Amino acid sequence: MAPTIKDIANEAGVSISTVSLVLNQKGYVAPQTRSRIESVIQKLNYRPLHSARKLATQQTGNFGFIIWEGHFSEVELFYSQIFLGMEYAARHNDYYILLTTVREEFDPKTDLPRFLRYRDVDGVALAGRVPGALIDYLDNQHVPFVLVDYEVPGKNFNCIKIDNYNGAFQAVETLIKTGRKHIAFVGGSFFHPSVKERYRGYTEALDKHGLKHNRSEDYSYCENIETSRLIGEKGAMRLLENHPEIDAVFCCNDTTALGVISAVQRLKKRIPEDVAIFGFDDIPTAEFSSPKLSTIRVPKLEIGKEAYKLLYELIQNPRMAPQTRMIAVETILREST
Amino acid sequence: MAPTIKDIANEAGVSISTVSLVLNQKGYVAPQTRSRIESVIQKLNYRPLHSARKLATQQTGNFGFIIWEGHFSEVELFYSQIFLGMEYAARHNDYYILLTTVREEFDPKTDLPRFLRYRDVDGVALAGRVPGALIDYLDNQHVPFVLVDYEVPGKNFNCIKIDNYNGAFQAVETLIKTGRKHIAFVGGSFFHPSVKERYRGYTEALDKHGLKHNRSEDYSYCENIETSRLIGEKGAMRLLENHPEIDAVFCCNDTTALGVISAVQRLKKRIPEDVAIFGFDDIPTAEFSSPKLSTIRVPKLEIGKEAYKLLYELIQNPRMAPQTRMIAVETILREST
DNA sequence: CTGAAAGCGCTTACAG
DNA sequence: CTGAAAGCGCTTACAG
Repeated sequence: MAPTIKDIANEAGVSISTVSLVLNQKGYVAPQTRSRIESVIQKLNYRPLHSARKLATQQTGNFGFIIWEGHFSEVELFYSQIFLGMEYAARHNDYYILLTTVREEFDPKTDLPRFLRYRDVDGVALAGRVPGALIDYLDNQHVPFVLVDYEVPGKNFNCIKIDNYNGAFQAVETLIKTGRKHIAFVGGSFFHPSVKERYRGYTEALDKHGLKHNRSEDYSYCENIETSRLIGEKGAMRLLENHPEIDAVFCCNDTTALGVISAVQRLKKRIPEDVAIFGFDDIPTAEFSSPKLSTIRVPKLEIGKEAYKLLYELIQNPRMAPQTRMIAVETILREST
Repeated sequence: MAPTIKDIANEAGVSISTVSLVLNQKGYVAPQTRSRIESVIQKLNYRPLHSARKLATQQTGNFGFIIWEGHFSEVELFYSQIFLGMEYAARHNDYYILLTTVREEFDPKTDLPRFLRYRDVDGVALAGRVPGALIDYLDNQHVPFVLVDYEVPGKNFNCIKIDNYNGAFQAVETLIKTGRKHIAFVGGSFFHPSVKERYRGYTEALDKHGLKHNRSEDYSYCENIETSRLIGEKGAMRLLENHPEIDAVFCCNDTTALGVISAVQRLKKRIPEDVAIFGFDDIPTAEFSSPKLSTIRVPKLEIGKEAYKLLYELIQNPRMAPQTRMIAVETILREST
């Protein structure tokens, strides 16, 4: 059997209270007592039992990580890297991150993740677009939560945001500076605020550089569904066939951009000579496509870490005002521009 | 504050023992008492507190899921789907699956996942190739564990295996039946037993159909590193340039096959007219490549579920003899053959 | 600076 | 069929 705090106390000739104090670095313990206890802990390789500690402190030591099923199973990995970032951060304070998925048609009565049903988390990170009913539930039940790469218009929730606007702006400006005059946009679901912001960055960069004519609706292709390669292909086909003068495409993300690449290749246009292509996210595949994709790097691990930190601060200080943290992005130039 | 078992007992006019009995469906409780208690539970929306229950039962209610960092961050998703399968299964008995990664250079002294350090799991699933030192540790410490898509030669551990041999055999036989006479093999790391088995299926199918001449070393390309598109590209280039008669390539997995596709296309050969290509795994991308990839489907979710079930049985019955469960695969014909 | 005691919210023999 | 009591392994005021 694994040793308990009692074994340590006996072996060190002190009470369990004192052992607990050194374990938690609280109160004052005489230096020699402390070091004696510490060496016994070492010797017996003692670790406090999580569930006992949790029961006593009335904390769970867990954070939930909830993601829409479709996002988790996506072909390209993005949110799983964000999870990994949280997991890395959690290692340092021995928190556990419980990852689970929810379906699109979410009903709190029947679909509540079990760690919420059993109030088995101290807080929750919501990755990407999640059901509104879930957010409402957390809000009503006063479960601390942070939205990651998502937001609810008009609501002031804790969130970690990607600097979509500036990223898009930079990307388009880069295209303009290399002489592109006819820059199109291909995108997916406007349900997702990120896509909206990226579109805004696109249009404002055009405005700034006097390329207003690019802003005609003819230069944009969007479908109100989850982004995919297919949208990229269809969009590029449509745009380039109707407007052969287009010499660059800014895509709402890399997945879409990969679709655009295949379409452009099928149309026998050269990349980047005839058409430059810019993505967003820097998913791993972006580096392996041919040509390799220029894109805006979103630091996924860092986002996860930041989500963890915010959540942790939140439970230390429950009355903290909701805040938004913006994560900076970085331009990555490869072969497609 | 959330209600406790005491609140339920008071409200129902019984002792907490009785409430506990109905909660756990144990012993005999008079039907009317039971239903009274149940309705109070309903009414107060009571949920037993995990950590209290865990402390009392001396179980953790957690399983660990350990995967090599590189596998988790792989471009193509495979193991994360296996995780999802476990998570699905775990929902039904309120187990939690704690996902974490380990580095290649693993040292139990310093790199032990925290849930092992704190003995905070009842068992562990190891996905794919994991450090030998980790397996040894679990074995020595008598932590119940199951290997998923991995095995240790000469050791009789619990494992969930994919039927690699038969899958490969079927794939190659399919190629032969459609008239292919010169079938090459492209593969990666032989460290992984799965690759070995797939290779064996390949050679034995050739033997059975009297295509022994295919078995010359000239028809195989392998590198002892993690599989990747790059290996596929290099392999296909090498093989097809030296042996223009090759009319089919069986790849050790889809990732490799995607590389083979680009190489074949670069060589201006038609798929499947000139060269048929067969993959293995059925990763999501296989369906989106062009041409779409024929492959052997590995049921990832089912593997995860089976891993969960085996682990669960293991902790119910700790003296169970180690066993191997083989998961059947399925041939998926698409455009590349 | 340290210990005795109560308490966290459950489960589980054991009586009756 | 039900309840009183002990116990799981910790933490945390409170005395001293």
